[in-house]
Amino acid sequence: MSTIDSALAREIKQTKPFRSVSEEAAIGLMLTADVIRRGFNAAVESEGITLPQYNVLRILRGAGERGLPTLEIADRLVEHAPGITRMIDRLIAKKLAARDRCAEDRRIVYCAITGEGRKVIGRLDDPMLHACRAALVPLDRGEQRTLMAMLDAIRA
Amino acid sequence: MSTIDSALAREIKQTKPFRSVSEEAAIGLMLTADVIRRGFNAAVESEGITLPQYNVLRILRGAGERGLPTLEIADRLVEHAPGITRMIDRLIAKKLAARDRCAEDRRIVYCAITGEGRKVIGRLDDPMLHACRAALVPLDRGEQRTLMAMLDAIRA
DNA sequence: CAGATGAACTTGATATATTAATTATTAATA
DNA sequence: TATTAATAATTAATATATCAAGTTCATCTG
Repeated sequence: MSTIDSALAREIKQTKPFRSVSEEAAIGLMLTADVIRRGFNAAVESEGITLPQYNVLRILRGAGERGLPTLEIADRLVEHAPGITRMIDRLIAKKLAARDRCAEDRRIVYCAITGEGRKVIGRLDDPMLHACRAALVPLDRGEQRTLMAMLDAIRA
Repeated sequence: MSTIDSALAREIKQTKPFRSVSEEAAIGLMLTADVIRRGFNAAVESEGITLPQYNVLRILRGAGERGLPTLEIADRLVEHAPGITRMIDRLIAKKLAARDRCAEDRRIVYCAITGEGRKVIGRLDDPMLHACRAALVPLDRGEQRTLMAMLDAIRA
């Protein structure tokens, strides 16, 4: 039952053993997420955008023609508004997104994806799916479902 | 077997279903890691440091009296050198770390934790362990081991 | 032993994350 | 209706991540 000499402990060259299974699992979770993030980053950089930018574009693609208010995008990304404002700035600079102030309530600014933006993320659909599959190859379908259930439980 | 209406899909207000279990598991992994990261951040902020700063201090505490060369720290964090240099700058500004250029090979800079730094992370040992346990409460011990094994497999 | 090579950092520039403080508008209320 | 409160965004400030370039120093080669 000891966690003194786990694969993870060696991986991060830890001198002291983990004090509990929970600690090891929590750290393993973050390291694994980083590995997957790197794979995603590698996939999107071929189109000259970053992963957060890709995530924003995907949300905008899933929205209607008019797009979404800035804060609604922030909500869906579980992120803070200031970051979104500047990310949209950069997407606009690349002509991948556009802003449109709402006439009925002038506090609101709708952000929408452009045709060019649709093309860019369209070209990334397959590479991104492939990156997910490549990352999870070590687990069979049933294990992947078990993993998902456990992750859902942690977040619940 | 469909992933059309999973908890995750609702959680991120996704309009289209996931195209594969892998995609859903990979995204779930990153969201879950974020949840845990927030818990860790909340724990360390009571001592006025950030999570990356905490990680560096922990590595330095695990090293000998002399500390570690800058790049060795970067290696253990799976991080890039530039970030470490500047992070050490800030830890030194807070008097939690110190630098010492090696006399034998003047390219090398040893970074070490100070007494004050030891006190700070010492006060965080229990809160951090508690954060791990709180995050993983939904899973029993056996499930946590299963999760760890799957994460190890993905990173391998 | 002079010059090339490589190692160990450091610096600069851009993108992101996060908190706090501001601006512009709209809604509520005294 | 004149204020005040609440919304929706943006701006400012600090920390981090990452890539590219530059610096200092050690070592290897001819």
